[in-house]
Amino acid sequence: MSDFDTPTVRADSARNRETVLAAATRAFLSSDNEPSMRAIARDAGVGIATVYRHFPTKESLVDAVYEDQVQRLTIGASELVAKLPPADALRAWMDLFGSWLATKHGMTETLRAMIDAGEISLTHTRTQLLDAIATILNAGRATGELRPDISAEDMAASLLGIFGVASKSSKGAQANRLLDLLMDGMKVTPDRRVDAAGPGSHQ
Amino acid sequence: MSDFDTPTVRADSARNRETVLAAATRAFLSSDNEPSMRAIARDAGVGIATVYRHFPTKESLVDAVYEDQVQRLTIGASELVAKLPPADALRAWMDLFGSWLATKHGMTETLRAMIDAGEISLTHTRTQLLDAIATILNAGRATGELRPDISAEDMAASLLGIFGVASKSSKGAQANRLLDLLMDGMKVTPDRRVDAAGPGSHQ
DNA sequence: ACGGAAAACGGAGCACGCTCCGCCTAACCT
DNA sequence: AGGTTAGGCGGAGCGTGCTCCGTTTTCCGT
Repeated sequence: MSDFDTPTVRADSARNRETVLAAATRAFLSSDNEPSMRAIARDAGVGIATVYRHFPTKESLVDAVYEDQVQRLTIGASELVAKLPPADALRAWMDLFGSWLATKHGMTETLRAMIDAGEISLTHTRTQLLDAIATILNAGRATGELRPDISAEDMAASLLGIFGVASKSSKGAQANRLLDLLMDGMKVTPDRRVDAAGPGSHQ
Repeated sequence: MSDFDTPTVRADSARNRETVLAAATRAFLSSDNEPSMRAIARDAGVGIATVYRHFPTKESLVDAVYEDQVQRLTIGASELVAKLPPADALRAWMDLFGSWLATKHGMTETLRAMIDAGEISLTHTRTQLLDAIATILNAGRATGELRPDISAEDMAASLLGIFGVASKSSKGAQANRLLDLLMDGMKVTPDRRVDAAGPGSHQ
């Protein structure tokens, strides 16, 4: 309750920030090729400088949109787990994750650049994503529906791998097949019990 | 001796190509930050379009300069091996390689981009470079001065690693230490014999 | 309620890589 | 030697990410 509670955030500033973020999200989602900062500014109805004031580089804009979307995915995980059996929730969330990634190839180029250009605040979003997955995985462990030896990291890696390979331009069918395969592996069925120390027939 | 011998290469074209290449080399060598294509064109005394006609992208220009320089390095290796003991020749060539790389950080950014942007005609220059190293390494094997179990690929990887880490802005001392360390490992001395099947105390 | 300061605004402008196009010149052919 | 033509030439111009700066808006103290 100190003075720091009101660092004098001007109303127009906050409003514009949100407007730009919304426009950017829209632009990234609907674009075939990467939208320019000018296009986003025009779409938001603000000047280019305003965009840059709130997001000093294009990468930071992409990052902000990305993080925002990740947060929505996190909420989605909670909702799915609340109303579906864990296995179904996981499969549904995979689609959520996939369509999110797929419709978002408008920024993959910049994202790619950010990733191997070194550090990206990916650590944070990554944590959120892993938490979302863990939420579903833990529910599955509790009911015994899902094998307990696969971590959220494993899951995330598998999904990124699958969509990285199979999401290029209308390979949705392949992605679905791979996701089903992954789900098959995740399910604990009567004829296949999975515990910490398995029979070890291989590996 | 068919018509193909004279594909009608215009004199001005060939002349300009060389002029641009020379100007580009000069620019890359002496620049702190990457020179622009315009700057290179101005420096060469030609129009920007002429630069682009001979080198359709900046990357291709960088590649051309790079390859040209690599060829000079190759020649340098032969010369060193002809007049120095293999170990000294190797160490001297390392410096050659290093100063070449160091003075050339005017293009490292573009090079980096080319490398992880996928394919680069690096294969060719790479081969030449490896041949140059192999020349020295083979001489060392013949005299027994250098351990025979390190390939040219190993050597190249080590050097690139060292200069990649230690060549950033006046870390010459560190680079030298690492190079000496590498050389120490390469030398076959009385107290340390190296052959195909070593004592295997570790690994 | 209002006036002034502080901060956000818009857009002109910069340098970049790269392209398009009208002129010009080098190389062939009689 | 002179004419014709293919091709090279220069530079204006496009779209990009990003910055500078004069103008406008919001907020706070009176």
